[in-house]
Amino acid sequence: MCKDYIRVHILDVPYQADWEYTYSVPEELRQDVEIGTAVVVPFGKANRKNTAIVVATEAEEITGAKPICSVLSGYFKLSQEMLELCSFMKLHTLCTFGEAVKCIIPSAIVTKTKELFRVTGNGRMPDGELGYLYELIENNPNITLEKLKQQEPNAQALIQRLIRMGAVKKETVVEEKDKSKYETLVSLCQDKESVARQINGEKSFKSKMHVEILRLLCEKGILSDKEIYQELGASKAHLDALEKKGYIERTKRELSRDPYLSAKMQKNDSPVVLSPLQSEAFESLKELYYTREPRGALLYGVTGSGKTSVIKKMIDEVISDGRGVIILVPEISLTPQTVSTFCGYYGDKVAVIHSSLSRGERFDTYKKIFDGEATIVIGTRSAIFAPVKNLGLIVIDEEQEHTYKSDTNPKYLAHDIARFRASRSRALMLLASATPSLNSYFKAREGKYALVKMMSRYGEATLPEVVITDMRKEKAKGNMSPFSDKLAHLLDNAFKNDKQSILFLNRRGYHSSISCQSCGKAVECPNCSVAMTYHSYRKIDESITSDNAGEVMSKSGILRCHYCGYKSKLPSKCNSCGDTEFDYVGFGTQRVEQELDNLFDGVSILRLDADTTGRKSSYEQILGDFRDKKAKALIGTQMVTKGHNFPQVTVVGVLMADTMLYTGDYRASERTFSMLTQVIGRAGRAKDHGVAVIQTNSPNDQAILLSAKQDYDSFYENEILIRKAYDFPPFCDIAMITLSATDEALLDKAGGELIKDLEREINQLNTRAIAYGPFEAPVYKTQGRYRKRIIIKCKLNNKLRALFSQIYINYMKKYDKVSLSIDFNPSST
DNA sequence: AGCACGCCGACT
DNA sequence: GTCGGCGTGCTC
Repeated sequence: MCKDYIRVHILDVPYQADWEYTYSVPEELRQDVEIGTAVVVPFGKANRKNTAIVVATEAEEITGAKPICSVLSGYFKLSQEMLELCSFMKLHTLCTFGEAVKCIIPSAIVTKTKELFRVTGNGRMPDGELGYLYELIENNPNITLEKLKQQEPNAQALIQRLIRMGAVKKETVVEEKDKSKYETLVSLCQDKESVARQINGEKSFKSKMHVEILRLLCEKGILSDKEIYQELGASKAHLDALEKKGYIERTKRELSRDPYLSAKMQKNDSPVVLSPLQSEAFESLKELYYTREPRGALLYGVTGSGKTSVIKKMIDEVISDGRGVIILVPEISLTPQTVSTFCGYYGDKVAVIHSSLSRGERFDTYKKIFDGEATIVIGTRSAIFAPVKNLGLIVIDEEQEHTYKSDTNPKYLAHDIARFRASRSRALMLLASATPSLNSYFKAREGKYALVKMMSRYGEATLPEVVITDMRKEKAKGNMSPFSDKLAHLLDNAFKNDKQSILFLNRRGYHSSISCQSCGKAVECPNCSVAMTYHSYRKIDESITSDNAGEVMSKSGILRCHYCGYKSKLPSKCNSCGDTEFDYVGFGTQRVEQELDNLFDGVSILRLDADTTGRKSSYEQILGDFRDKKAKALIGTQMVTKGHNFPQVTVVGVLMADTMLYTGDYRASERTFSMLTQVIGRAGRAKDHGVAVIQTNSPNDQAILLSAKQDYDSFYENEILIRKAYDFPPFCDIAMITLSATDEALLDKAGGELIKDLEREINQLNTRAIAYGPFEAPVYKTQGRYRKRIIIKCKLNNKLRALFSQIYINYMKKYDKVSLSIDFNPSST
């Protein structure tokens, strides 16, 4: 119920026009309008119909307020908490209210408005192209502008003319879709015994199929129509006939599409048993939870300490307390066993959310959670918005992973949304990691989060031996292969003893790049300012050695840009100096596969990277094959480092530990440390003594040395001092403004102006903030667009946010050819 | 974003 | 004179 005026946020408005609008409500609609409901409103000069969300049910009367058109019902009502979350996101990520709403409710629910055209029958009949269009509209009452454009490329302009003439009018239709899926259930409507007697000869049936169907129904009781069609080869006509004769009845039932049904079938409800150390951690968390205050906790447990068991026990506790749980994982496809563990353990109460759900699946899942059927939600970043009832616990597993930061609008960090929701629901936010992000650990040390440590390993898990090899020395010795002598020796041993090994490097392809022998210039992508990567598509059995690689490979294979996907053949001569000889530098996963094959004649190898996992589910298949010992070696990029457990793996090799160190990001050390710690952990799961080999050109780097000792605390102490000295997060925030345009000169002009504006405004605000730039983005040119950046180090507050918001609006208006994006604390710089 | 208004150049 | 280009400004 609402008063005569309401305040709304319109969903599809650009940022410059995104604020609360006042509308009047006709008497007869007032009882349907509540806070959080969706309404259709006329907007703009043309009174285009737009969906809007009611944010206040009373407002001051204003002159010229338009009346709302209608009220949308369904799963559209946003709670007060969710409305506030939208405003929070608008403020903190500079997105529109509508963009925030779309994070919270699946797009399948958001009703679409469609523009249709009708002939008015007024005025004279148009002729020529106008007449053709007029006829199209007259004969196709449901035709959209897109369809008209297919028939007549100039439709947009022509229709404008028809409308001005008064021959055609525009009509807006709101589609309210029921996205639920139904199945038809078939059951007998006479009693079973009587039907059984009839089909057994008491009555003669003309159709054999009818008898079959009735027999099946007698046996199974109730079946879906699909099952009958499948089982007996029957058709709809058979069922129609039987229904008409009064034997069966058909009922519709809502179907829940559940992609994780199979995991839930493998039930595993053996209770969680905790070690003394785990119990201690659990008791601390339990105590925090029962304060029933909004709390944040960091569960910091070394690899192998059994954090998952503690988390499971916590979830049990919260569920038995009658509240709901959200569990975030970095990436569903990288953690299939985590997901199936939870599904198996909690069965139907679990809903799984991730990015590759179809629209329908997303809707079903949302509904299941909204209705309170699912009380445990497990999923990636976006699952933080799940409409869980009475939320009691939010778990962010592997909380340091960069996947928790969204890189498209709204550019939120899951932790921030989690904190907001935890504070509104008086829930516990639990961050878990073996290598917490510096930000989170800093907050824990400051006392903003409770710190729960698990410092010793559970069961027989031991730390592997770690060997660091200096690749500069290997090179000096004349070893040009990707493997140091030490690693080659260890691999040989492992293969001979029928053990497995994992090799990790973070570059796919063959060589990383090729460069001109005389001038040294790398072959670059014409669209992007990056070196292209060499990919070989030849069969592995052809013998390529380090010596003849150049000759053999120039005959086949291609260069590929990893940013835009541009492909090209190997050039015959250098673009800048014309020399025809090229050097092949670095190595990628493909080259390593090749070299390994040469070195250990015919050893079985699996490769896991973006090239081999292109097809859906091939990722799990490759890992499954490796687990089943179908190969002795697994070569891969980042993907192999995530929490998989391969008990047969005794050797783990990190081929180029430096590549992450020199990315120019202030978190390079943090990431290298975290990545190495995870990889080394892979070797420590074995009962046999495991060895991890780290190959590097910087064997004295602190991140590398400390990860070898799995010494997070020392790493933290070192790194936090550096952050403080150079004023980086967590001691400040970073705002990154990216400008891009196809016109380089225009980009320079906008960038120069923007930095001056920023400096002037910052001065007036009298807050601590420094703007740097504009400078070229790490990849200056992608897909024909140039990109420049401005970085502002500051302590974010609402005044500064307002400033950024204003700048954003001003520059979007002023330079419509330059696109602008602002990212607070971006995940990569 | 759309869509208006409004003020200049090339046409019936 | 008018049709139509796209610069500027507003959206309850």
